[in-house]
Amino acid sequence: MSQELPKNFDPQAHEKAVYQHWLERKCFRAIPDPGKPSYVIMMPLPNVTGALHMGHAMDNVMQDLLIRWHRMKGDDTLWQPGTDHAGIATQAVVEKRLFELEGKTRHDIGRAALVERIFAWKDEYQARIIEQQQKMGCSCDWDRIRFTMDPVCRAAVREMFFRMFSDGLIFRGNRLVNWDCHLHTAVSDDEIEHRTVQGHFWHLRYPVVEPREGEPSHVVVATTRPETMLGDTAVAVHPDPRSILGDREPERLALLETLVRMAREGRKVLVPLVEREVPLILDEWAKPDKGSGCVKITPAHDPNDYEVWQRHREEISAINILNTDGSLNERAGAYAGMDRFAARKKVVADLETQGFLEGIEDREIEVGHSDRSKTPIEPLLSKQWFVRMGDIEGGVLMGRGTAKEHRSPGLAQAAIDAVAENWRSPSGLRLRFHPERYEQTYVSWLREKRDWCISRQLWWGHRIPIWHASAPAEELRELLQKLPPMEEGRIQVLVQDPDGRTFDLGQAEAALSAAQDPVAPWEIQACLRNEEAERRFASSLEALGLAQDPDVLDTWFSSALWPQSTLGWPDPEHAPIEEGQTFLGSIDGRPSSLQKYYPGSCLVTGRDIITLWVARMVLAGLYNLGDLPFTDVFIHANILDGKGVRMSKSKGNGIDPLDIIDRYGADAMRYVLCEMQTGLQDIRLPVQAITPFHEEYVDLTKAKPGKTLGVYIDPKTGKEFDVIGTRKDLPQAKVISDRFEVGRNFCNKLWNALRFAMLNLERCPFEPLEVSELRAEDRWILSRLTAAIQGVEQGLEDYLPANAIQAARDFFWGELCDWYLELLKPRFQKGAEDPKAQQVLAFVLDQVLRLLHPALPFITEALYGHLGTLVPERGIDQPLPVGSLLIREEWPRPRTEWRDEELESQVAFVQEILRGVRDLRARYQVPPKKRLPAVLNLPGPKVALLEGFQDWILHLGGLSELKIGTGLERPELAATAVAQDCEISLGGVLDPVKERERLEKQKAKIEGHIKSLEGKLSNENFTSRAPAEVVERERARLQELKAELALVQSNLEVFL
RNA sequence: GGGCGAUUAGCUCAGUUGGUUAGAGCAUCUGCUUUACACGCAGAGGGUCGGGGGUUCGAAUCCCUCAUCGCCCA
Repeated sequence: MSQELPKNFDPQAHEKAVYQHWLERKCFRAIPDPGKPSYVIMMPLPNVTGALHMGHAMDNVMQDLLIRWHRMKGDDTLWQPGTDHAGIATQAVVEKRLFELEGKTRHDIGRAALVERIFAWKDEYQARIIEQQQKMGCSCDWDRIRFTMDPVCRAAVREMFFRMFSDGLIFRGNRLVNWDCHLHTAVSDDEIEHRTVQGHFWHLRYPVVEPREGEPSHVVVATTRPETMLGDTAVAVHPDPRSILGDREPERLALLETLVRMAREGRKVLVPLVEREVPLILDEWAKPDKGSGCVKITPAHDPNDYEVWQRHREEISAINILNTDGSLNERAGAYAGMDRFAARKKVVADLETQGFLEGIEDREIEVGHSDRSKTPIEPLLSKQWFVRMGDIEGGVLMGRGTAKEHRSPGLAQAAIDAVAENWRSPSGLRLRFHPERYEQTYVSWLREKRDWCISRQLWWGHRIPIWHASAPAEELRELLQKLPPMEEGRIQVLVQDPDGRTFDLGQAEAALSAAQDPVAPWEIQACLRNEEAERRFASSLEALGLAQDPDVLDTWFSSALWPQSTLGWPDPEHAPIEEGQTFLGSIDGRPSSLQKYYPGSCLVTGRDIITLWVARMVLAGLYNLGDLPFTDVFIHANILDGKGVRMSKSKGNGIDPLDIIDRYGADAMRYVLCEMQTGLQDIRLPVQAITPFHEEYVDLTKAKPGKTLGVYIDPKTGKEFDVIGTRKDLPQAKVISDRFEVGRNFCNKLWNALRFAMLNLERCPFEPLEVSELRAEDRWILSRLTAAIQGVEQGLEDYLPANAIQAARDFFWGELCDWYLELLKPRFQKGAEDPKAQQVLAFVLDQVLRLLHPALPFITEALYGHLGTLVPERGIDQPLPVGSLLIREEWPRPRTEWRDEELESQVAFVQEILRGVRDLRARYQVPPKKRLPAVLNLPGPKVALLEGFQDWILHLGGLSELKIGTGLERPELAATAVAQDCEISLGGVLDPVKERERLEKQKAKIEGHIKSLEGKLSNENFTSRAPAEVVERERARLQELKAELALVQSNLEVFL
């Protein structure tokens, strides 16, 4: 015995060393190889707000699975790791902590100091995230790790901004945005969660100014946010109420038609409290059948009203009554300075005392809340930067300056086209989602083509590279004269008129001269292309009174660039890298990283990120490089907690994968994550906590939550404990889940299969074997291995890891361990030298380790080392190329010529017979060691078949002797069972009562089956309409069952 | 309000284009220190596929409808 493995697999004993070994040998490194096809996965960059949870573990494991598989298939693989600065989220946690610990706000410490603190936070969490990923076994190329704010990414952000600005795709506009009053920033539509809350519907009375005879004295409007009435600039009524109401409600119709007439006459109503006269206008937003039929219009604070304003720019204006902190501004008159919610109460009270309140109705309302601050969002009119998503005249030039240059109607349309059946990128690629249904989510969102608000009023992020100033036309004209001489391609200057139209420098002069209004502000905007341009021009711009925009870009603007910025775009040759990092340019005839790894292959992520990120990466890639960033989008399931709530950093219900790894091992966790990945959308993961207080587990779905996120109350002691590691002041609890036991058990089984081999594979040199000359069980296991390889491959190709792991498990456990290893035992007995058996076993195990490696990298790598030491040369007909590290080995190839379906069905028959024997033994409680005589009676032609499997049946059935034939006499006191047309008689165990019971049961079962089949076959509709082969199959089946029944019947007669 | 998904054994999930009496793992029960593995072996029991309706010779599978749960969008 050369090497004996410990009895149980201990993950802790191997994981660290194995990973270290891979790192030292640079196994994860991507060096562009022009001779190999590339396979590229861009990691969905985790944000540095906090540590990873099981949802991220799923994401990372799926990527590692694919990347290891492709690496073994011989592809030139790149898995690009990195982290995201996550503007709002990260700034918010750091600000929150600053306030909690020091009682300070960001304004107290200033921009530079805040950014410094956020960097410190980022460093801490980035390190933690990398540690987590490495412990999971992630094989990404760490030498290329990037952060969205590092110099390479920064350069890409500026370049895309400059290009889009120059192409008129980025503009500054006065738009209604979703304002987070707590964080003082605009947030995108995607960063809002809608909650249903109990609210009210207030009905307000607005007096008609100088009502005439037959006219109402007032109109009634309703609102859920009464304080917004201070910003009302109109009351709208539907232009044609009859078209909606018809002949219903004649009174209402009469009133509305009166109002329509009044609106046409330019009549006004009075907004109470602020005493403002506003026009009655006609707009279809007012629904004649809802409420009073009239609506108040507050363009600056409601998206629908904003649209109304856009349609009535000549008649009405917009009044902003909010400050950025959510208090009311001077336009709110007496309510200025009050918080919006306080103002709401006061407005309602004042309206009531002054008789303007018609009534209050309770109702459920949907309120948008900021994802980040959890406070209600206020629609607010403000100046923001946007990316134009819709189609533009003349289209957009995609991939400017590349060989893939082409035109697309607009950015959103380009991304929509990418999934169209017939669309191909210039290099022949098309985008596909897996599962396919997610394509819908992607397309339906893009189809709205809503402009993308990219400015954020934050300090953490990429500063907007625009210097601007505003001045009346004449003044601006003078300023333009003083601009420094512009160098083409380094600076782009645009002029925007008071209505938002933009002009380049060539057109500006004429436009300015034609300006009508001498005081209305025009704006000059200068975009500096890169940091060098900034050094050269910023100070002279500033001397002229231009100032850099204080805002930063939406995080998704930089993450949209991830598949290109990380490869050095726009200039891989000069991309700055850090010490020890991989050079991104071309070298020694090798292509640059950008040339080699763009377009990439697969993006692996959750469905919530499809609109936020996938769509934007696609359009950014098409715009800058004229091609897709990836061809496949693999959407995996989200992990929910035990209550069905998605795990997230901000909800504090995330489980640290390291807890699971500590307890069950990384491979066990990975096994179960793969098994869970069935194409489903959500996975519930009930977990229990090991409390620090006692031995019992606490079910977190039932435990009461504590005061802060991730804290629970121990039901036994009433004390708080923390499960996510953010409360250093509380005792920590580790989290476990019995769902991972399956994975641990599997690893242990694998370990022991190799352990068994270790005990039996000494001195086993390679000899070329002729498969046809091998014993039946050897040919059978090779045939099944072939099927298993195909099954695993298919599962991976279909993005169904659960199918892949199932195929591997069924083969390894259900066939190799349960049958083949058992059959080998007699062949490995002392004195029974069987080198062929050894060679087949070593080969099959080798293949199993390879097949399982992408899913279970640590244990397979460790075992591969052991196997290699013991049997350095492995193969059947020819030696396999064998190296020292499994991670770099060749992926198994199915040898279809080894597949023998006839043999497989024979074995299936033998297995059925053996199950019959074992069933009898179990029912009669025959001790395993007691050997019994058996007789198998079956039709002549099959006798020879079974004779070839005599050894199997003898050994696996625990038999002392075996007779196979037709019409053989049964042994004394024989119990019988029937498998197909084979009668099994087991000697020396008979118990007539039990025996009869058992046979009766089997008889009933067969009869039931026969009855249903006969019914079916006597139905003419079936025999005439069903396909002939189906009918034929049913007929044959009926014959078999009848024969089986006859056998059972004849056995039963003995007891009657 | 619109879209997507789920509802199958006590639990977690499979179930290919409708075609044998619906499968797996875990859990349960019975028996086992069988020449790796009790994180194991052998065997057994257990579901009529959320409700209702329809199409079909035939429905877990297709259609309609209702219910419950989750997510996304408005």
